[in-house]
Amino acid sequence: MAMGRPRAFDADAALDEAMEVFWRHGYEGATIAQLTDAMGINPPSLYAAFGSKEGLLKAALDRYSGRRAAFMEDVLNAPTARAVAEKMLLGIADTQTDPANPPGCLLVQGGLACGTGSENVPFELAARRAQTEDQLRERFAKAKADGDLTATADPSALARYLSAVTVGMGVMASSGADREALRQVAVVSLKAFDEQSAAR
Amino acid sequence: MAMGRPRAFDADAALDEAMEVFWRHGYEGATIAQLTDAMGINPPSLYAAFGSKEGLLKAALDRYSGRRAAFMEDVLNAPTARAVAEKMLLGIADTQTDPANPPGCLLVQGGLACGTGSENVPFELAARRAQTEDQLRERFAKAKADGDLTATADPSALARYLSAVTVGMGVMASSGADREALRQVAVVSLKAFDEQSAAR
DNA sequence: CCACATCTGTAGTGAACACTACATTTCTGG
DNA sequence: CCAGAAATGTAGTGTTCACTACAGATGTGG
Repeated sequence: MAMGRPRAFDADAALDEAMEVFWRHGYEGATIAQLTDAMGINPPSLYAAFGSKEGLLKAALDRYSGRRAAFMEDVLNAPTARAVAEKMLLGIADTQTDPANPPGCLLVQGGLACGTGSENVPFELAARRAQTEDQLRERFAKAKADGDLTATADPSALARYLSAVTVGMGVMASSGADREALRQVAVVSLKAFDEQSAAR
Repeated sequence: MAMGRPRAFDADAALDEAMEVFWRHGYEGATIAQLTDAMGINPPSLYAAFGSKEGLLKAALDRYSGRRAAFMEDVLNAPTARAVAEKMLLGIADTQTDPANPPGCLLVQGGLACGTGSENVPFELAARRAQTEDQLRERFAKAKADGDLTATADPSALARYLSAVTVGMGVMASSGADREALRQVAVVSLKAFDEQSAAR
């Protein structure tokens, strides 16, 4: 029953380009013209494949999450809560200043506040940031059960704290902070873990 | 030689309303129609008084800084580096969840990434965030000279760290974190100061 | 009270926006 | 090899955007 003309572009490669545009200009600052230009396609192809500008963003966010999955797995597999935090913060310092990408974090740069009609976008980004925080919370709860964190430690507060620091680092990166500056922030942040980590 | 018809609206009150619109929707998400509506004036009055949308933003930012000046002075006058950090972080937790304002910080919500033609906006916001960081750096340098911080402490890194945490808290507030959650972040953050504060 | 400077409201301006109609092309199943 | 299904390129669509021309209103200095 006929399958139709096949897509002439690589959707994943196109998404990578779209991701970069959203990353650099934010959701509202990115225009369809910029996106189609970067993706090397025409508007009808974009809409046929992704439905809308917001659909394209979500697809780009999925791809962003995919890229990060390996990193997060590595982080969460670190042996102690303190090691988790260290891997997370120093890793973030590096990735957010990786010259291969726009500086900062797409989940922050994408848009914290949007105009009428795009109110979903900040929600969507916040939900995805919350996923990372949840992973950290669970990891720290386990660390507490393991006796790796002291009995008075609050896994939820620690996860929130780590999440806040990483977001803050992302904003600093996007406004020009270099890798060394972010590493300094990471090093200071880690001191907050010393007290509640079990002696080793 | 004739002074012309006097302005019929209170520029400061109008700026407060404009500030709120920018705060809630970001620079690009805020439309002139929303701004004039909130300010209770018509576009020609806006342009006569502030020159452009970007000029209006700068005026609103000036007013925002003014509002914060008293708070920052209080923070910087705290007796020790640790007390400065505590006042800063707990104060920020409160102001960023003050129901009288949109959640978060205008200097972050205003726009981290913007479209072509508004590239100045992120720069402008970053420059104003850097002012606070500079104030903190100077205050911590003084604390080190006073012997209030240990000889190995790095005032610049501490200021950057505090700046990163406050920005992170602002983003969390804007995505729905309540006051108690931000205070938890503040409390954890403060632990990073313990080690490098002189015993008392 | 008059000349003039400035503000105000109405009603637009051109440009840029997200999105799409349509004719054409390129494939697959039978 | 043909009928149908889906993607493509061209060239728009209506809407919304930041911004403004203009005429009338309202004040001050002389």
